Amino acid sequence: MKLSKTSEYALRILIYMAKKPADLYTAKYLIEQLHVSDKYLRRLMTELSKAGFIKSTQGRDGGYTFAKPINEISLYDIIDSVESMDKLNDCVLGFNECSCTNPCAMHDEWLVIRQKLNKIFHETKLSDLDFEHVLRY
Amino acid sequence: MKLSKTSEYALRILIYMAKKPADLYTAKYLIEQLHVSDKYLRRLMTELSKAGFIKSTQGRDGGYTFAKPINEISLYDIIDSVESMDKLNDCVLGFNECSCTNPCAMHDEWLVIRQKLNKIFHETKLSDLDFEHVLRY
DNA sequence: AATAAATACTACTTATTTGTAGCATATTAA
DNA sequence: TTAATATGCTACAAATAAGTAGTATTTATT
Ligand code: SF4
Ligand code: SF4
Repeated sequence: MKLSKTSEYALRILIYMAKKPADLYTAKYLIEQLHVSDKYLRRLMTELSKAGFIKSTQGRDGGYTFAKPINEISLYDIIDSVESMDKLNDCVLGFNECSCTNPCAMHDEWLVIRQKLNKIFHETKLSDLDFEHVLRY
Repeated sequence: MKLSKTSEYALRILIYMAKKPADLYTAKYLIEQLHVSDKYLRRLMTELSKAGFIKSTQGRDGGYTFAKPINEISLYDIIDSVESMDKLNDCVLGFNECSCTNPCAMHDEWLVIRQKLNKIFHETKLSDLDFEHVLRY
């Protein structure tokens, strides 16, 4: 019952960048600040670029910066881009076909949970986070 | 963002048994009904026994039956016994030390989510599930 | 044009989770 | 007391996720 490491990294990186959303960040700098393994972070940055959250500039003086306003990036979008958020909406019991007319015993309970989860992950944008009291990333 | 396979199996098995909570179920029968791999189910049953949800009777005419009333078994307890539910309460960002006086940027958002999740998983007992419309397990 | 500083790509290694096989142990009943 | 029918245990195998290494490519500065 958790996010994957990859999602954690993606969130930490983008949240860190969201503090000063107009800046350009190099991989090297992010690695130092966030203590994420070099190659893993770089691979992830490429994924996040392809997903459209950030854009990369190659070559000297290059780096990463946001590709769109951070109030348009939800936590849902971030997680969904690196591990499928469908998993959250998939059946808890691992059935691959389900409908409300063909439910299992957990249906009602799970529906409530997943609706709330979806709502909060969807509604929370990078810009909504509280950076005032932040002491760590 | 999901439960482990093992949790799924644990839930499916116990929910299936909860439909007729006084019955004795053999591993063989559960395997047939739930289409879970033989050895994996048996190993899991032993875990669930040790966790105190069910008790096993060895030997001929043996099997598994509930060790306590099903209104005392929450979904939280079940999942927590096979994969740590602590993971849910751990930091989303993978930090291993956190307190409310030392928060990160996601703190406020995540707190709301995890409180709701905890509440619903804790409050839902096996006996609360809707078996009326159940067509599958 | 050469150099420095950055990202992009491909293949490999390690760790974790999931699944399998085989044998040991326990209990009942003929 | 032996056969049948259960569960219990230990070690191994396969699949997936996480992390690492090395090389290629891009671009501004000199
Ligand atoms: S109704 Fe049951 S089978 Fe369908 S998604 Fe919900 S938990 Fe899964
Ligand atoms: S405050 Fe931040 S670091 Fe602490 S648990 Fe919440 S998300 Fe994790």
